[in-house]
Amino acid sequence: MNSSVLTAGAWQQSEEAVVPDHLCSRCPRGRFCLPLGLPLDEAQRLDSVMRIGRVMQTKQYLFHAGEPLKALYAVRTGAFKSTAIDCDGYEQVIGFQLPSELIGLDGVHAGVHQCSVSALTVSSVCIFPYKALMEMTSDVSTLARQLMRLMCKEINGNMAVIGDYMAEERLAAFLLGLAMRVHPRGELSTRVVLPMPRADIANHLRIAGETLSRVLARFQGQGLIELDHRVMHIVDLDGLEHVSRRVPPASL
Amino acid sequence: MNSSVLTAGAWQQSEEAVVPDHLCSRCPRGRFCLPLGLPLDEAQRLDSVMRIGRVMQTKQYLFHAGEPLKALYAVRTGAFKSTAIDCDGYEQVIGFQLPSELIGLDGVHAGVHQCSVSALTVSSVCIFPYKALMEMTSDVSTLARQLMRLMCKEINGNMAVIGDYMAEERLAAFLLGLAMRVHPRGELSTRVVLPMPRADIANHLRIAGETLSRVLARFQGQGLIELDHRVMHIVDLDGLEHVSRRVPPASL
DNA sequence: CGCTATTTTGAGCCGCGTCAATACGGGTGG
DNA sequence: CCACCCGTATTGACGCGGCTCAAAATAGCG
Repeated sequence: MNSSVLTAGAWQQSEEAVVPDHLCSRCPRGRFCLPLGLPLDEAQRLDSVMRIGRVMQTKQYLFHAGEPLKALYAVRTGAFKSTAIDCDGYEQVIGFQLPSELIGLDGVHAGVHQCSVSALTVSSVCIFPYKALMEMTSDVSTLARQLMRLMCKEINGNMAVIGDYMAEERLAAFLLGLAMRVHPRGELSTRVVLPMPRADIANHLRIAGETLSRVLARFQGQGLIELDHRVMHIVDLDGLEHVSRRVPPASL
Repeated sequence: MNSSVLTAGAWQQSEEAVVPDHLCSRCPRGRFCLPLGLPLDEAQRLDSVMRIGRVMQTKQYLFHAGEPLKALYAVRTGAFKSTAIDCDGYEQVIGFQLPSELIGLDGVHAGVHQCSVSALTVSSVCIFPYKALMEMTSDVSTLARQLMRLMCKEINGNMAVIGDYMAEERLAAFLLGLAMRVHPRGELSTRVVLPMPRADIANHLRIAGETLSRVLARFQGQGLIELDHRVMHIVDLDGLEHVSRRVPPASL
């Protein structure tokens, strides 16, 4: 039932996986996480609000759809997927969250989570209790704007996935998107470990698992990527980008 | 080149097409337009900002993509379509605007219009110069919130169209959506005049024109609707809703 | 009344989903 | 350490929805 330690370890591809201390203002990822763009004094106010969450096991849920929004979360290590139930009771993978990315914005509008979020590997998060966060935003307008931006980003990101592109375009865009997110907002990385099973990718891209498998094979045949189970190497970056050219960047 | 007066007349299906005066605070549609939810005194401040636009001819542009955002517009009479150019230079119909609906929100984020908007028939609009509007919002927080709501609505509305539904579901949802919008936020109307050519509908729903034609024919064969050129009667409302059941409501 | 734009109808093809069978791994118990 | 098992991933066969190409039928307009 649990994934092996090895798998989890493999996903921690960044050497700085261990954050030196537990303060936003000194977090090496802060540059690209919630504190993005905040002046130092405001970032320090985040420290007093933030809490470190307990380590989460594979398949463990951070929260379920329908629960009231208690906090926003930032991924420290590991990876998550967020899922919703469609009108036919079928599970839909809305998206994946990698280290430094924010979780929980889906609950801001209604005050209730629209998605369930669960860990794909052994993972950990930073916790920002929502109430305290909102009290900060009332007099820290930079933070309020940052939250707005992140919400818009989330919306845009989803837009890219649902457009009527073909399987190849969708998949190429997805792989490139992952590669760009591995090093938080740094350079695109050529080596990416996919933290999620094929079925989740297929569901998220709204293509059949078999189609995913075939397109992946085709990409390898064309020399665009090399793939060994969950480890991907991007061989022909330009080629991959060309395939995905019709899909909007979905980044911000 | 111009559409006939008859066509334009046919589209003015509401008897109250002529607005008694030129004030938001006394506009019969104000209940469902920009002033929605505003207390009377704030609605009256809108009056001083609003201007009446000149009558627009079919195919005439309200603004083009790339132009700076100068004003928001509310449709008084007629109908509009908004279009964008995709990365291959191909035109994409983003949406349609009916009387009482707002135009121009696409330019708020960047200060520059993302879409071009043109009249589908002889039409007219109310003009709200953006600068003046923003000056109002700074001390009329209700208006600010109303604008936010409208933006979210726009986003949600678009989401519904791009999902991976099949042609039947998309089309049924589109027709129902139109029927609900004809009488500004009143009851769904059984008789709807489609103000746009088939090609625009097809483009907007991202299906081929031929497919649109065929599905329309099928709907008639199934007794869901009756269609005479651009005049549609919804015969079996429940049936139509059933076909579209997988598509989210897209309304607010 | 002819001309052109729009809409409908028909034939054929292709992408992708479904069903089904097979291969691969990682984990367990002997 | 190996046999076994089950969940994940790949590969093949086939059908259907919807797109494309092509042509016929209307409708709007001069």
